[in-house]
Amino acid sequence: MSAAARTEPSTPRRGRPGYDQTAVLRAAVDLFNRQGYEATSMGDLARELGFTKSAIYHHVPSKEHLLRLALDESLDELEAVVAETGADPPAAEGEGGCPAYDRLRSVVRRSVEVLVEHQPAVTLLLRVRGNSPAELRALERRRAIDTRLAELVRASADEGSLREDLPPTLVSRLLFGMVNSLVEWHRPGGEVDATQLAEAVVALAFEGLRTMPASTRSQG
Amino acid sequence: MSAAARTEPSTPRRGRPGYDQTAVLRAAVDLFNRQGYEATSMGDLARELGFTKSAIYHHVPSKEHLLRLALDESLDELEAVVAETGADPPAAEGEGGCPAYDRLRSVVRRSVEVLVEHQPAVTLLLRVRGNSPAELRALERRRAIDTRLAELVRASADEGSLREDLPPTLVSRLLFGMVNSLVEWHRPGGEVDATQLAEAVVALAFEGLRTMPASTRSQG
DNA sequence: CCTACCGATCGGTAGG
DNA sequence: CCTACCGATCGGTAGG
Repeated sequence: MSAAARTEPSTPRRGRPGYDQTAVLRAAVDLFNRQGYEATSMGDLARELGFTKSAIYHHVPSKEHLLRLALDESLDELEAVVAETGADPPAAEGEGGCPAYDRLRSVVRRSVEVLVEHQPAVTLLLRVRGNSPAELRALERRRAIDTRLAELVRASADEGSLREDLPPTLVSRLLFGMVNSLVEWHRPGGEVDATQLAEAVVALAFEGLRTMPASTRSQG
Repeated sequence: MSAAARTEPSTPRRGRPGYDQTAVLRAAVDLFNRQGYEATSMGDLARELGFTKSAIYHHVPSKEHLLRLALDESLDELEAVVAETGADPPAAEGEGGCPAYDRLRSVVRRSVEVLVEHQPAVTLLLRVRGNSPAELRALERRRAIDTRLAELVRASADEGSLREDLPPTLVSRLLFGMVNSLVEWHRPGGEVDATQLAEAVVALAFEGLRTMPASTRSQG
């Protein structure tokens, strides 16, 4: 995606076999998530990769660059979800698109899938505190996404599709707080199917966890 | 509570007026939450408090001790919730206590109240990665609490009070993931009433967010 | 509560 | 002269 990430197909002898920037990034994000970004030294990362600290700088210009790559990955994915499901203004309610309620369900479903498929990168994003320009930029992009999601919840409430006894802002925060909490326990490895997990989250969020009073079920 | 926390009433000239260990702890937890524990230096904390780095060590033996105090506070509170609402084995279903379903609702409600009232300490707890013995001990205590909560969810499901199309373990994780996400946005300052917020979370979790199909309402 | 420091380790880079 | 690394060490700063 970025210029630094490309590998030349014509020069396959670049770097130790099996170690390109992507491999370093994957190992780094893994360590950052296990220990925290600040608590992870480049020495830790070098040990994990099996070569020296200096060798890392052949593949990547800085520690912060690794963080930036991971944050961009997760933000690109999440922004795509918001865009494709029409949380964007263009697909306003009543226009060409579906009702806000259906779009909200789609956003939740797709968000879960992104969180599962990009779990390491998204985990890092959700823990960013704003300690550097890169982190501050990520926080801004994330805030923009959250705002779009909150607007979609509000639109659904205005339609009358959502319960009216709770403020939409609160509902939005709790809903996506539940979705985001996935990264705390979900581990990559095909244990659970992403689509199936997404269906479960949607069902729980929209219908609640108590026994169903014989009403409408989802189209699972 | 701990020996290090007591202040001698007979020596009022200890430290600068208005700055005891509790004040240092409060400022430290605040900074840890804003910047992350590892990213916060004792120098940062000194600047925040308005005196030198070394002066901090008059009030507290180490940076890690500040973390330990905060983690203990949050864990004590959360363990009390689990104990008082009978997620403990003693108050098994059908015995002297209420049904598991009611106890689960109480645990959720009380958890929200604890998260609101001890937000800084609980926030720190939820971000611990296990980078030191103190953090590992906290993770163990937290895991024990999570296990109790999962058992209570399972007991509710066994009663038939909860929907049966979702595994209790998943329900437990998502439910308390939503509850815990409160610390990400709730800021102390009386803006929202804790009891009111707890009712909202319980309602959303148990009844879902779509328009109610004219069924049972909570006793709000 | 400060000045003056310590052993150790940080992220990053030198020459070869 | 290059790529792909290594052993050693840089200037600064961490917790104490």
